[in-house]
Amino acid sequence: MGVGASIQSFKGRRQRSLALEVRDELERMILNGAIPGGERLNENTLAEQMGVSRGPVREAARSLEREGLVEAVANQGVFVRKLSVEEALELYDLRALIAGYLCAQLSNIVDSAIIRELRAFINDMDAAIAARDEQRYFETNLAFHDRIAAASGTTRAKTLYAALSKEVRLLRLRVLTGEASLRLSNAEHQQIVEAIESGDPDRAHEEGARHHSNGKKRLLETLSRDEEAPGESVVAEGIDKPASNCRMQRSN
Amino acid sequence: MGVGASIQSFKGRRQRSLALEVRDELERMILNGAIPGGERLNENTLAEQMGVSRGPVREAARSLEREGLVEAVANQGVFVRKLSVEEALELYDLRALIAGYLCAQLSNIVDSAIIRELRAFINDMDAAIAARDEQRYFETNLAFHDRIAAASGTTRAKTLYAALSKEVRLLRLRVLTGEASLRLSNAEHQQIVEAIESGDPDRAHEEGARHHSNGKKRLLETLSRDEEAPGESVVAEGIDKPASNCRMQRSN
DNA sequence: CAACAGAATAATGTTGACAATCTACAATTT
DNA sequence: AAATTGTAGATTGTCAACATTATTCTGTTG
Repeated sequence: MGVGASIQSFKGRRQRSLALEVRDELERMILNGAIPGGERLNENTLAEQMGVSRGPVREAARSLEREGLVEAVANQGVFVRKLSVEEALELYDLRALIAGYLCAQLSNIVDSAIIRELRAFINDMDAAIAARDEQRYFETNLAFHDRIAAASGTTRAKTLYAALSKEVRLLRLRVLTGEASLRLSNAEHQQIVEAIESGDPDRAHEEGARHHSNGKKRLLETLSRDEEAPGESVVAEGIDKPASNCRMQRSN
Repeated sequence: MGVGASIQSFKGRRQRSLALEVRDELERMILNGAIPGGERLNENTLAEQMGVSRGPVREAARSLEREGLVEAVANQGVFVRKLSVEEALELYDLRALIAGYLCAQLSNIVDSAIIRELRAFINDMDAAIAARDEQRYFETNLAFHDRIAAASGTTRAKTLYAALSKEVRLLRLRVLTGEASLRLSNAEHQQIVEAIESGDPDRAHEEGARHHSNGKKRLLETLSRDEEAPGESVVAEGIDKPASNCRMQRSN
């Protein structure tokens, strides 16, 4: 499936503008790693690939810029953001704060249906561990935290959490890996759900934040392990394209 | 090489695109209240007013959309966001979290120069209170918190704090008003600086967050006071234009 | 008079062309 | 050979025209 087809096929009666479609597609490509960090987004090439003109591409780029996924330089273009380790650690801190807030808010309005849903995710993640399916764990983990955010009754905190989670993925490191880490992580999920169920906002905040702080620790461990063996760094989920189908780097 | 780099970076920043120019201008107009909440941003009118074409205006709008200052509806236009009370309270919560983080980070790398600067702001605010100049207090207050953010050594938390602070202003309510409130607020500033100076991150976090939580309380008090006397609601700082010089509302 | 249909109007969505700027490479000079 | 300048190509910035969609107006009909 080509990039152009996916967007051009919607060109009939649509209520989502091309700029939005391009934005989503670009975001997907960036988070997938199809466009590596530091790479330039060539407006002409992308417009041609997606079968649209440069206008929507430029609008999409402005949108992504504010979201922190790309950086624009005047008269030079927009580049996929490259996270430094320090920036990534800061993002983990911020996400821990927001996650704590989300859990606390949810604990105030929690009902049994939500708890059941969250427990189902936890069971699914346990199953993924047993099946040694890390990709499935990864996706269910995302769904679990998204569900908490969606049910929290917040508006800005929810979108903020989503934005920070996307930004973190710029690091392109699979932090959650290995059966031991996965089991620990899911045990924390259990603690989070119990804290939310208890209806105690402080306890829910504590557990939600702690889980993400532990994530930061896991990141640090992964990084120090990579220091020792830089050759076999653990990369994130599958990359769609080799990205060299369009040469976007200006200099070598 | 050092000279060359500095020239190149200077050249890059020297030229700001029209889209950026328009973005800043629009943001100013929105935060000033020159374009009221709920109003539509008419691309043609704005482009004509600013002497540019619609392209840069649209790019600026996409930028503001991601910042939360406007909301876009497909085929209908972009509208200045109107904050509900619930959303505003959530923004105060989030800002308290981030502010606490900023203060904690700053406490880790604090030096005497920063402390002197912050104390100077506090003295200036005291002077503003004595002179009954609430506008000056308002501006210095912004500068005080911006200085903490800038000195904190963070990147994302800093921009996040700035974004949330702008978003809060969409409420168009002057919360800090009356000598008593101003004195209390500045006393909290003093506590914040002392906590930062102590080098204790937890204490700094606590004071920074508490100050903004109190801000939320002050907002609630202002709102309940407005409930009683809706006619004399306290509006924010001066509005530049009557905003009816460009009719942007579609229906009457 | 209310309700509805259709045209007129105005706004947004999109495009291709043009201008300004940057990058890369070759020619020239020292 | 190194540095510099000039030129050609590529890329971003901007614009004005066109297409599509939403709104408003108006006349008709029940």
